[in-house]
Amino acid sequence: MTDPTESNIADPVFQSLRKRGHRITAQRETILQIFRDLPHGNHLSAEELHGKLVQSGSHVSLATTYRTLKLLSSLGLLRELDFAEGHKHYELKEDTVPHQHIICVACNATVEFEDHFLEEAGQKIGLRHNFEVIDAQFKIFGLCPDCKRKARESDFVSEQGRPAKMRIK
Amino acid sequence: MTDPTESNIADPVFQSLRKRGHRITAQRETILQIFRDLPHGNHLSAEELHGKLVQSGSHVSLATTYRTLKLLSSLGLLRELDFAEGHKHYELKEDTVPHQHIICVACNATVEFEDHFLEEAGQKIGLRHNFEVIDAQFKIFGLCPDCKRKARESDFVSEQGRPAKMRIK
DNA sequence: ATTCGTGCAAAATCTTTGCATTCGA
DNA sequence: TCGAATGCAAAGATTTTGCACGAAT
Repeated sequence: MTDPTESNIADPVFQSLRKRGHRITAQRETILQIFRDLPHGNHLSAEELHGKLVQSGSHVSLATTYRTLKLLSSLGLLRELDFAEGHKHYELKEDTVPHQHIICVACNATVEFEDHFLEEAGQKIGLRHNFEVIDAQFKIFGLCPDCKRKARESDFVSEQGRPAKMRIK
Repeated sequence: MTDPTESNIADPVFQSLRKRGHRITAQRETILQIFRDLPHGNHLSAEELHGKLVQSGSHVSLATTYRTLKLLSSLGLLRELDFAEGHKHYELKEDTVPHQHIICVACNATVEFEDHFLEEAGQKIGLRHNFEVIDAQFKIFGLCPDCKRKARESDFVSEQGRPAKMRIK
């Protein structure tokens, strides 16, 4: 990151940055690297990313973390995911197969599933309304197998009209 | 609201509340009424709802507004929408035709479109993964016709730089 | 040499919560 | 009556921003 190697010149993400007049900084390189090292299908919140940055010895401030996530998202390099948890998650768009998410509203676990049909549907519907489509996201909210079971175990009470001890979230 | 008429007994929303042991309060009645008076297809954020409450002369605190939105959502009476704007929106589920949203990332305008196919797809995909599906949301993010035009006219250079009069969001 | 990007801390948003009081069932 | 619901204000959580300094081009 203090040594901008040749590879950076060809890197598609850095090319996108340069094309719009943005600079290649050590912080941006590090952040990009973390996303690329992420196991396939993972996504990070700003806090999680910042945690990994600190952990890896890189001194990237939280403010820069947020600024970089916003920048890369606005350039279409990151996909901004909102699982209704109060904060956003981000995943690298490059090399990703079109996929969508199922989210457990009780434990926040997420499951991915591939689907190019939905991807295409998003494009078509958007065009039909004269939008320039940036991203289409299909989210299925529900209870994962585990939480579904737990909910049933402690649910017999509420049938009687007693207060729901186990509120979702 | 100080006079629980017969209609309340039959009201499906109040029935849901009672069934779970929750009480029918003036605040909850008022909030429900505001949602019902809303033009079809509209949705409100917590702040917007609270504004309408104050405006209508009802003294419902912001805290109660938030608590009620959360409660009604957890009971499946409201649909919680997240347009990645930093806050959530809510719409009444009753009497609504399955529909999804297109969101302009520049001006936050939203357009609805009906689609039962996506609704069914959500159910099917969820079941396939053993989830108990609560809601399926398809969101298309992009630029609305207006913002698409504006963006082209002033093809600005930098997003974070000074002259970025027109920041996406 | 510019001027963009960063770090820091303060501020702005949005949402939740503790506690005393009020009110519905 | 008795516990749930409310209001208020304080606290939390997340994200943004002003400013001075350091770095990329």
